[in-house]
Amino acid sequence: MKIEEAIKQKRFQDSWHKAMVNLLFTSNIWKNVEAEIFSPFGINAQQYNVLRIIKGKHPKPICPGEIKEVMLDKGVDLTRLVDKLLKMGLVKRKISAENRRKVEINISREGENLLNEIAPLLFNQTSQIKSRISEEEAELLSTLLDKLRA
Amino acid sequence: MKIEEAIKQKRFQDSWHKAMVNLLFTSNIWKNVEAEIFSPFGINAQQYNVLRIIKGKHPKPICPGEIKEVMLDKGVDLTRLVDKLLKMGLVKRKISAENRRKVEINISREGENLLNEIAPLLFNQTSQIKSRISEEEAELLSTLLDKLRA
DNA sequence: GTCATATACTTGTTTAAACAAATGTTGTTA
DNA sequence: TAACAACATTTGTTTAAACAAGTATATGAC
Repeated sequence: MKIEEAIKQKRFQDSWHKAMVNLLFTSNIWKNVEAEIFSPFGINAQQYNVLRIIKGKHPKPICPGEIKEVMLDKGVDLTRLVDKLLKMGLVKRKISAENRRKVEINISREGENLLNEIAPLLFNQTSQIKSRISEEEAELLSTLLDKLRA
Repeated sequence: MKIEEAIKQKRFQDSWHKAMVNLLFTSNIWKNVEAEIFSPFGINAQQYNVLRIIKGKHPKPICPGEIKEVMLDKGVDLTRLVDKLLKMGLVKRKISAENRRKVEINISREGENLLNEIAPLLFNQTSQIKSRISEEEAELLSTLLDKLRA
C-alpha cells in the first residue's frame, strides 16, 4: 500500500517530504511488530537489545558503561533497566572486585533461554520481509538511508 | 556514513536485517532532529502534528475523534494533548451545540503564528536532505518503504 | 599523604505513554 | 417510552522516559 493511502493523505510538499513521513511511519509499524513479539515475554525492544549485548560478551562480564557505548540510544537509564532484568532473573549483577565503582553484569541461564526462544520469532518476521523486497532492494534501501543521514 | 560504522557493528544477519536496523536508526535520528526544532517552542512533534491537523480544517472546528482518524498513531490521548495546547493558548475548545458528546476545537491566532514560525525551520531541514538524495532517489526510497510494509 | 578532578553508577523528580474503566450523550428497538 | 447498546470523550492508574543532582571510588598532581 502506498503511503498516500496508508495515512490517507493525498498530497505531500515534495518527494523528499513524502519520503521522510514514510520513513517515520514505516519504522513505527516495524516497532509495533517487534513490540508484539516481545510483549508475551514481558520485555521490550530495549531490554532485548541490552540482553543481547550482555550475552555477546558472555562468559565475560560487562559493565553498564560498556553497554551504553554499544547502544544506539545514548540516553538510557541502565541502572533501572538492569534492575528489571535482574528482577526477572535474566541477568546477574555484582560489584567489580578490581574497581569498586564498576558493576559486572552477566546473563543468566534463564536469560539465555529467553533469547533462544525469541530469536526464531524475530527471524520469522524478518523472513516475511524477504518475500516483499529482494536482497538487492534491501541493500539499496540501506544505501539510501545512509545517504539520508550523511 | 554507512550503518556499519554509525552503530559500530561489523556484520549483520543479512541485507534485510541490516535494512531494518538502518530504518529504525535513521528514523530515530530524524526524530531527534525534529525534536530540536520543536523544543524551543515548548511543543513536541505530536503536538505540532495535531496543531496542523486542526489548522487544516480551519475555520471549521474539528473534534478529537476526527483528529485521531487522521493521525498515524492511533493510541493518542487527545484529551490531555489538547489540554496542553489549550494551556499554551494555541487552541480554543468548546462542547458542540448539536451533539453534546462532541468537542469542537479551533486553532487560535497564537497557534497559527506558532505554525508559521516553525514551518520554515522544518522546510530548512528538509532542504538539507535535498542536497543528499535526488528527487528520484526520494521516490525510490518511498517505493521501497511501501513494499516493505506491503 | 591530601586535595582536586574524573569516573561509574545511582537516585530523585518531573513529565509523558499506555491501557482500562468510567461518564455523559445519543440513537434504536421492542 | 423505557431499556439497552453505541458513541465520544474524560479520568484514573500504572509504567516508563528524560534529565539533573548526588554518592562513592579511583587517579593524578603537588
